[in-house]
Amino acid sequence: MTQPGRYHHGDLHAALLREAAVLLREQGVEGLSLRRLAERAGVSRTAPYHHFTDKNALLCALAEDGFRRLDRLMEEADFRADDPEPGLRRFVRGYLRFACDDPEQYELMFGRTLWNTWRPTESLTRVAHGCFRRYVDKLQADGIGAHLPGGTDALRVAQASWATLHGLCRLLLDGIYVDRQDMEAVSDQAVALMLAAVRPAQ
Amino acid sequence: MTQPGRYHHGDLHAALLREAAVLLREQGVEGLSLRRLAERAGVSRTAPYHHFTDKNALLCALAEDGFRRLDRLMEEADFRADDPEPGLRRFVRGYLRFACDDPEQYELMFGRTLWNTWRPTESLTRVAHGCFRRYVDKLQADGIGAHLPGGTDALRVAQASWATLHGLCRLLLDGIYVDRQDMEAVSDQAVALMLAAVRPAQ
DNA sequence: GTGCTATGTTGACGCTGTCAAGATAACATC
DNA sequence: GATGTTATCTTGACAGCGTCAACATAGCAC
Repeated sequence: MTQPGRYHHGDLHAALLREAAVLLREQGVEGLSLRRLAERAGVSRTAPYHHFTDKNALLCALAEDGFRRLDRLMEEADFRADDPEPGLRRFVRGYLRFACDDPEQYELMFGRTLWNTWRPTESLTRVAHGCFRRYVDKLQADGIGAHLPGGTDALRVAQASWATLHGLCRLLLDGIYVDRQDMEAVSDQAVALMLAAVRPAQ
Repeated sequence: MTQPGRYHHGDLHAALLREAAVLLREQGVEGLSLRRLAERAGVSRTAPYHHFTDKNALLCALAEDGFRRLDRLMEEADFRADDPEPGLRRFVRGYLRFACDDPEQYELMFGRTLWNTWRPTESLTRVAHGCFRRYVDKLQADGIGAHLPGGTDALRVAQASWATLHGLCRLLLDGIYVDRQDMEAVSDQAVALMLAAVRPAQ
């Protein structure tokens, strides 16, 4: 594929996504232009429009890939009922590693750009919500739900704890109030926070 | 000021900031262009460059205003040592209201755009950090620090709890995993989470 | 009044996303 | 094998953007 002399690229769709992921990682979403992308793929400016209706559509596809990877992380999570701490700790570390490994993709996945300024694809919405639902289910199925103080909804715990995790990543990645070297310590603190909500009187 | 016939605007600096705040609120940072800003102020495209070195500088000034308002909220916070719950609850509500009142400004304040893609002004950094420092001090001075379980640093609690709050706002504003109508409930859940960290065995 | 400085102007450049119209290749059907 | 349809890729064009350079005007100090 990608032979220089050919009129048809062969697999431009995949090539664009691949190249876009690289560009996103290296330069951020600000540096990701369709024109540059096309140039890198050795194709004219408007060729991408035959594979993605929009720049928005392409970004959504990128974010969707991210959520699929995150979903795999969710699958591996294991919050055992008798002692959820080690599993939770592992999960938190994994989540932070995921975010820190490719900050620009994480930003794209959860940023305002896609979800508010532009419109998320139906497909993206489905995958992203599925990812969260799996988290809620995991929390409940693994028995944490049973340990919750009376009247506490597992959904609420999921939302609040995800918020903690998410906020931690944002502050960390943007370097606002949490330094990279504090990561370990703050991560432990977050785990403690989440655990406290799950077993309030242990 | 702003008389149509005058060559000199009179107070363009302030007018630009004022107009920018409106535009940011209504259209988001994507809709905030220097050219449109200038047009709204009744002035030519490049006039703003005599008052702000950059678009970045203008955005930083906007964010700085936001942090100054947030700092005032911090001042009013009152985490009394004997029972921190009502004060904390009030603070959380206030924070959420602040973020929801002008989501675009909140995004600008804490978003990747300013802190990573571009460079934050020294002035912005100072104000933003001061805001957080006040939070840490409040936590400590109001006596919560004394209640912390042994070895827990007030700074860590501040970071983790701010992360919770911040993540909550992001999820809420972007409408990803938290709906607007869940706000109340999730906010309470967050308060419980934070309280659990402060008095683990009550 | 003279000159300096702050402020505002037009012109231009390269970049962007996106549409319209035309060219080319692949593929299905006769 | 010829023909027509469709997918893919092309160039040309447009409006918008941030920003630099060069120039115009006003205000203010001397």
